[in-house]
Amino acid sequence: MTTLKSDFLKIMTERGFMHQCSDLESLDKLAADNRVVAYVGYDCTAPSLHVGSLLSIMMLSWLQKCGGKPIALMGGGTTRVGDPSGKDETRQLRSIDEIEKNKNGMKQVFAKFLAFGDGGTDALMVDNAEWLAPLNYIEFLRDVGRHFSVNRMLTMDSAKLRLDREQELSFIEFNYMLLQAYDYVELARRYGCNLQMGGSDQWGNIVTGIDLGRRMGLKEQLLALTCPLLTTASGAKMGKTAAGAVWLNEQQLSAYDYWQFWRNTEDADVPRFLKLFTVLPIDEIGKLSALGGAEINEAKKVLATEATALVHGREKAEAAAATARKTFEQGTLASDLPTVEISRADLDAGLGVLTAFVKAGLVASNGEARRQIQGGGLKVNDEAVASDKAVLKSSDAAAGGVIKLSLGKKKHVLLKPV
RNA sequence: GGAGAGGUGCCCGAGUGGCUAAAGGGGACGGACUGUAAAUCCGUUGGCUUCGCCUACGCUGGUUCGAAUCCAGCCCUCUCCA
Repeated sequence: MTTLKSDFLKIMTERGFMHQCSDLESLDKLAADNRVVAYVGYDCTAPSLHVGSLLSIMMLSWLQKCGGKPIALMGGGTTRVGDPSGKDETRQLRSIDEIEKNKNGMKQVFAKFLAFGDGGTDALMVDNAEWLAPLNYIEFLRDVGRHFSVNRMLTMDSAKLRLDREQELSFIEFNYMLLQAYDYVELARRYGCNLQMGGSDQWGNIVTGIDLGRRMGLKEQLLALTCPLLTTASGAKMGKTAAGAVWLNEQQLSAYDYWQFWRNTEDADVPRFLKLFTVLPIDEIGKLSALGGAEINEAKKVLATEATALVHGREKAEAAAATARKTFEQGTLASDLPTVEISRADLDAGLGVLTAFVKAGLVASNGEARRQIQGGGLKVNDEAVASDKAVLKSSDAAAGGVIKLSLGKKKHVLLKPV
């Protein structure tokens, strides 16, 4: 392997972002000259981004720090079609309204990682609906469609997977690849974009775009850079918890819960995650990674706080760390645990435990609460609930006027009478 | 359009008239052990006003004392043929 000259690629390699690159030497040269304009595309299928997208957001962020120009492409147009890559089932089509709403939620996240503006290395946010929506079918077929070979498209992973498993691949999805390829060309023309990054599952789509660029007569060589698809050391997909996806927007997931997500990282993942999801210097990460046994918990706390600081800000990250310290290490009541308000009148009248836990959102139904009580999983003010007939009263409110409800050892909610 | 196969709980998958809220596995959650880790072991895994009731095996009807299981029609998926 050649020695890298650019800071950007050095960081990418050293921190584990690098998976595949179409032309490492050219990219290194561009990056060293600060001439990289890179984009990553994001689906607008959900109201927020989640940790699955974090890797590519970090790449954009590093690029900007190293003197490149990042573009966050919102798939306002492509989401109306649906990417079949890595999905073994047809995606549900989203309504246009929903897509717009989702787009707005995602913007908040990018603002945390990238500096936007009109200057040289300022980040841009564009929506591919801008050029995809007004497309004329006949023209598109003549200008773009003729450069695609169906024979070759069928051999690409995204289509092959479905075909091999004999699952339906609808025509609309089959077209996704053309649209993404066209995006790349359009961004190259409009903004001089010369690099597309993404997860390794995007490789096929990206190189198809490179190919299209050449066929459509772009002068500059387009490049591809992908990062590995992330799984935990035990093979599970990243970013799913009991409650669902790990969202980056605070409305979907509180800073405290986000901190907890990282705090609960498996030992084996700690060094890797420190490199990918924090901006700590490598030698510091080296020291933290050297910690063994129970000491690795210190590294996990650093990981949690640093990762949370990137998304929610330093202050909230420290607050989450403090809350966790009080709750888990000192066993005291932290008043800023997630809190649910209940009416004082209800409480005075006597609130059934089952209802209380359902209201707190710790369990989905009375039945589940009953089962958890049988298994010894529910606690009120750190005392196991003995019977499903137990009733909470105002006198249960501890110091601070709140009642602490817990599911298992890790999930706590405060009930606050108002 | 013709011939066949199939649609079961979060997922995979057994079940072919009562013993079925539905085997088994995965996942998830809880407990034990720990370090808010992993691995392991144990438990739980439809809802409710829970010694009972209600809703559930693609949809709608039917047969039967009784249906996920039998019959009819419809919808959807897959395979082969045209």
